[in-house]
Amino acid sequence: MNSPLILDYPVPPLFSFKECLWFLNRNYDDCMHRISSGAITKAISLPEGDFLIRIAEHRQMIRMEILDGADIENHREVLEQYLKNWFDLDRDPRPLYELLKKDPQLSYMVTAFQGLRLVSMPDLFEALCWGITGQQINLSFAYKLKRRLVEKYGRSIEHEGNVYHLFPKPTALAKAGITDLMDMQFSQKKAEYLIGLSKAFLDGTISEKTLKALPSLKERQQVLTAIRGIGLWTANYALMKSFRENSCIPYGDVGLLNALIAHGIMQQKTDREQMDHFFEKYKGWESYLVFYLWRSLSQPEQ
DNA sequence: AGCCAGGATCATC
DNA sequence: GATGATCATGGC
Repeated sequence: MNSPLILDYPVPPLFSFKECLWFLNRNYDDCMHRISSGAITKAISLPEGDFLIRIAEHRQMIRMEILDGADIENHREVLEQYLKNWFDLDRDPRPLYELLKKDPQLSYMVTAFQGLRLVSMPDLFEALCWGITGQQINLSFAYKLKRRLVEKYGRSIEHEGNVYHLFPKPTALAKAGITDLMDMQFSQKKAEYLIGLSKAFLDGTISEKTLKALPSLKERQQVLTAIRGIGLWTANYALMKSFRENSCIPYGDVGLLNALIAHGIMQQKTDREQMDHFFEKYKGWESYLVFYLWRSLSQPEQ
């Protein structure tokens, strides 16, 4: 094929590609991207078509190479927008850092995690499926389940001997049978949830467009939690990761609770009032704080 | 070996 | 509206 299209984007202030890459390259085997020698390669599906993109840092720029895809030249803008959404590049984290500096237990994060952005999962359906998959199981197992699902029901792009997966579409997943997913070791309920969610996307019960059009976070949470298998945790997780909503607290999240206990901020796991009280100080930055707290879990002693 | 995992639902009180 | 059982299996 032709030489790839290259888009350079200036590194925004207080952005660390290394930190973001670190997050994507934690100790899990995530089938949705591949990281090697400082670059991340990922297949993405947009209304304009499927593309294979590679992101790396290059001379003070964030460089995106479009390795595969049709009519690339005419899709510069949407591809650049994807990049900006994925790494939340337009965010100015300084207000968060000012709040963190006032917090004795968390002020270290400003330097320790400086430049980390809330790495998103732009596809709402994917974020919801991933949330359901990860309910109440350890992450290692959850990533295994995701891989099985993706390899069976998703399309993929091959490039230089590697396979890059696209997350399955609702149409593909809606055709799956409960037992098909159970054979992959999904529980029966999760199989039902995933197939039900796929059908809800197909019949228009839910769509990214209508959900985004709702005026408040609360209404978006209500629409999502009305779907079987989606509780407040999953709704908040998906809204945080997909829409990059600012004020999503995934109540009940084991990782979040463990992080708050490890920092001496909470003592018991069940005290929602105490949790709300803590987050009061971080109005508008709740999601980011959660993300940073998750980040703290993977690093011993800060 | 046994408890816990980036929860949600349903029954029951 | 609050609690308890249930889910399925891996990881440590």
